[in-house]
Amino acid sequence: MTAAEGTADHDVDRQVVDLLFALIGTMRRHFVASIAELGLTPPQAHALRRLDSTRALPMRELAADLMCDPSTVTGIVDGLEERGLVERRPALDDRRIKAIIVTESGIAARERLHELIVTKVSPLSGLTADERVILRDLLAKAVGQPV
Amino acid sequence: MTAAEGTADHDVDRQVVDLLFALIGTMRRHFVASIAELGLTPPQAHALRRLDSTRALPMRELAADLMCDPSTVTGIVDGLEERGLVERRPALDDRRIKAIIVTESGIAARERLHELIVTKVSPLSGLTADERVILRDLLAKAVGQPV
DNA sequence: TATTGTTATACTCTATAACTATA
DNA sequence: TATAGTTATAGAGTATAACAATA
Repeated sequence: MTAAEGTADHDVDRQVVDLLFALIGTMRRHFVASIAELGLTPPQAHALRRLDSTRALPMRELAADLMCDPSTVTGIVDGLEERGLVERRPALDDRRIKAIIVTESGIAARERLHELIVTKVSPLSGLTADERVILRDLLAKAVGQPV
Repeated sequence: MTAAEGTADHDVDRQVVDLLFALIGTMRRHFVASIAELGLTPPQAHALRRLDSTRALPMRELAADLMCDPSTVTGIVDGLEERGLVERRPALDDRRIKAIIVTESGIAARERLHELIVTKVSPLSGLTADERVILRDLLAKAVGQPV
């Protein structure tokens, strides 16, 4: 490798890092603005995004998905339940476990949330269909998650 | 466009969104772990990353860069100053303005911070040089910032 | 009067530890 | 005893409003 190439690589790294931080910043701002329309706080919106309407999810698994403490999930689910978006259901075989199910209204809110994320929060609207595929493959390789 | 293509596009969008959130989550975890080595809190690290060693930056401009309130910057700069990484300098022409300069030790910490971000925080290490260029160009277009 | 930066204060989000109810 | 979830509490990070110094 020549010195010029080394410098060029370094510049690209710096640019990617700056772009990633810029991306995270703009996504956060658009996320907060978008969920205000749904009356959700950021942790509530993240939890709703993670919940699967085809499967009741124990509190503990939701905490693992959100990478936070179970005690934090209690308050988040309290808020979603007050808004009628989810319900706690004690598991039949082990009544210690409370599984979270998404209500009809919760499913609608989650769909609307995803629509807002694609159109306003994520940078997808600036890219063509082909570019989105390339971005997906690059991100999958970078994050280490096969698509 | 056929129905099959429409569905495929929708899937790609969902995948990109999931990957972006996964990316943000892993970057945050690696960021917090990396800056612990430098004895910096997340807001302190973000501020240090933003500061330019060639130009004294007024508190107010730093607040704008960090997209937060000036009152928040006071505490962040207090911490950086206690660690000897920056200094406040009243501007000569307008003594209301306190400009932030990065000390020698602050410059070293910032360089080390960038090294950690490239090698441990950002997903760059998973990509080849060619892929980094493609990612840079896609992110630049997506974020709307020409490189 | 207007502006820069600071202080006092309150709010949100989070984790830790102690608690309960089940197992 | 061990585990799922909750409660009480404390800490970090942030913004709003009132303030001092300077313009």
